[in-house]
Amino acid sequence: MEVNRIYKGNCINKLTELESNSVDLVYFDPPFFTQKKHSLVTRDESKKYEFSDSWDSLNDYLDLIEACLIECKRVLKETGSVFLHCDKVASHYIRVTLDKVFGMKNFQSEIIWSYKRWSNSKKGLLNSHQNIYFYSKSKHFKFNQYYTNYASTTNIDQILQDRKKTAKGKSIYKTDEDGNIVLGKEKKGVPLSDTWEIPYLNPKAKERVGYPTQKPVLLLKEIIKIVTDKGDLVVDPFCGSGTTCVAAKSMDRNFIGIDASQDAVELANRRLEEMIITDSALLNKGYNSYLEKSEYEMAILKSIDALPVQRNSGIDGFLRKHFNEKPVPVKIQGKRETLNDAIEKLEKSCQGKEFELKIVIQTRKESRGNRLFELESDIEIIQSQELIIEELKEKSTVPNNV
Amino acid sequence: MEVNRIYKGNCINKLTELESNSVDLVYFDPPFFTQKKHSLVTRDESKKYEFSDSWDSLNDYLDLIEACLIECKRVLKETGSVFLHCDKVASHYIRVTLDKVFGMKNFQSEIIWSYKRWSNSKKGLLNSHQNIYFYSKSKHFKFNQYYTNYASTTNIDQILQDRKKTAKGKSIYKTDEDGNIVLGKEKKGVPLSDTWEIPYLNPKAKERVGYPTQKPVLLLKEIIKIVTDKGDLVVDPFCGSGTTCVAAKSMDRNFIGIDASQDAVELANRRLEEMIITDSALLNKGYNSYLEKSEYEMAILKSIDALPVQRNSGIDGFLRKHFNEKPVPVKIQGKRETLNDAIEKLEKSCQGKEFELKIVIQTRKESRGNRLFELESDIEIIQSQELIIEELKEKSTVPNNV
DNA sequence: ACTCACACTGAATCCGTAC
DNA sequence: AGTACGGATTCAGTGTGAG
Repeated sequence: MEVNRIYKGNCINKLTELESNSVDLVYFDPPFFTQKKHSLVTRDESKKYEFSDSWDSLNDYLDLIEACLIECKRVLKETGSVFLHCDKVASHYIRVTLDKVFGMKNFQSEIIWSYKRWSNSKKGLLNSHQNIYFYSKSKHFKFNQYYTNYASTTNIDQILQDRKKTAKGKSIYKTDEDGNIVLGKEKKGVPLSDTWEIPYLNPKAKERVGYPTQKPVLLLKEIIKIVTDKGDLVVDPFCGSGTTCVAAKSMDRNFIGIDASQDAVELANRRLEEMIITDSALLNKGYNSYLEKSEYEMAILKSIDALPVQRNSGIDGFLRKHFNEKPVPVKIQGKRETLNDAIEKLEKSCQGKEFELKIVIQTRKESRGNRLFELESDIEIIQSQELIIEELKEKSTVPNNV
Repeated sequence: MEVNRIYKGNCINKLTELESNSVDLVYFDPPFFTQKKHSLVTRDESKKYEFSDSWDSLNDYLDLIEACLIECKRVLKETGSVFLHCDKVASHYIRVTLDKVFGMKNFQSEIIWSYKRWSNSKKGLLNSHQNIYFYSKSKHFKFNQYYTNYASTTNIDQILQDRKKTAKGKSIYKTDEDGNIVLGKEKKGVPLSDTWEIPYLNPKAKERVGYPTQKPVLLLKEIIKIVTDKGDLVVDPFCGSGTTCVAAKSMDRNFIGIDASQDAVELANRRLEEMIITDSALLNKGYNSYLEKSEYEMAILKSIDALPVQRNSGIDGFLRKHFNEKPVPVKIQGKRETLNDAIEKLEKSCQGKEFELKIVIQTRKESRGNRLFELESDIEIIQSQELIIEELKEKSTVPNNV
């Protein structure tokens, strides 16, 4: 079976065609058991999408889920994981099935996806979260630990200083013989929590393509990030409008999507071609940023008050304030680019446009020979602060004449 | 059975003594299916509290839960509700039991109690929520709807304007015959959500009594608030250290507590006399009251791969990588600080700690006279990229000899 | 394969104290 | 007086190694 394609067909049949132990992540998002027929029209009302989630009984529904899960387990590598996203009405029954297929021991986390939502008139609490169950195939599952910032209540001594135990078992800050503070080892921050606050798709967002139960790309990117690496294979057996595939493609993972509906397959393919990812103000400001441009580049642009632009290899952003009534393009030297590459790319993107100031931000050290080249261009080169700090460190390491 | 008392005894036996249709709220917090023994000593080490979560099998455990729940249902009024607090490992089985006893129709909400918590060495996501299931005895359950503030991203028009449906079923803003906007009726805010962020009972809180698994009073107060009125009866069949009773008493509700352990009953009675409820800054003001850094400062820290740190005016963050095996503190010159202020603050915060490198990031231009001062300190000063760009602009504006 | 006891983790936050 | 900061405590914690 070819990767990076979306297949129309029955989920179990298509999964059967997949080789055993070949998949790194299955995102499993079955049609909800609500006994209702879903449908939605696109904004221009030209097309209607439909799927049926009206099984005769809960048991039939669960039998189908179980059969799918068994196939999912077969295709997963030993290091692979499944993320099952389900609706609140049947989630507990589905989890019982998960225990049956994967084993209670392989339950890793219940992820709570919480979001703010428009109120409804329901009596009771406003429903504003969904549950995602994370099971691994074995205890050797792949997991990319990543770290978030400390809480605002955490004080710095806590982070900085080492501790020791007194004879009485009290834990106190460590001091050396002279009574000086002993500093602790490198800290990484706080491990990612199992509750994720990610904005629900804004009803007007570009990303919205008129298909029921669409998930935000950011949610899928987060999942893909923690349990797969580049080049790994992600499978979504109920791919619907293809959000998982869009997320996987944007992160250089391979993907296979399956859906029973021809409409869904066509829609997903169109999305993959267009690759629209919401870039709304809300998402930018979000508690965490889960953006396409690397977070590092985004941070640099933000720190110089520049607006990021997407999908232009020569320009990463523009300063928000014009200079001499002209925009100021900014290019950040990429990880795999030489400084000259970066300059040339920016030059190329600027051709035919009259800018008064063009900026390249250098992110890596370069031999002097190459750097002379920069004089031929009117581009201004400034060093990234990280680079400046690197040089500071080198200077401090080689003792100067004090 | 007398109210406002705590009874020692088996949960089912004691519930049997209670009259049918007499209770407004049952807070049901059974031992979890953790298969572990929990013990904790009081701070003065005078008393050790223990209980065991060991069960022969999941079925035994669920049988016990079911028997208790049947009694709970009997004692509840038609307008009454049960809140069942359970753990991540067995929550789905418990909910299946709840469906069996109370009926799927009477499921009202899954409440997520989320919190920040100190971390540990777990592979995977950091566990930071617990689940509470809210089932009512009938559809006539009592519910005190209350409202929270709108999210900051909410469009003001959405709050103010009324809506109507078009012939095609789309929801649009309502206008009168002249096309003027029709303002809607008074809005109350957003109904209370089903995800509650309430701080975990802190290791240093005075509220702590040394009983394992003690809950914050605030969590119980929230539950009591939404489904009972003054004078109503609250029952906790596994009351432990008596948090529910303390919360109920503080809100003028009647209560009955039941626990099998004599130690727990005595402890709960003592708490009821003393009524210590922690009054924390975090509970009162929320996390926002601690937040000090702007997005701009956060972006600078991210761009140099530094961990942001709050609650210290002299240090804004640390480089993630140590230098000469020592942390590297970073201070960003504040909007209202001179460069000297910034340097002095950093110096002060570094007192007694041996750093190999200290960095101040200068964000504003300063007259030369002041800048000479920096030579007295071993702090390295680097200019923010924004500042470098400002200087570039000035250089470009004043024509040089080309 | 399992269980169990033991050692170890590490940040959140209330409180006390110094300014 | 109010604010700022330093200190210690906790594990509905987890991982590990012996039996």
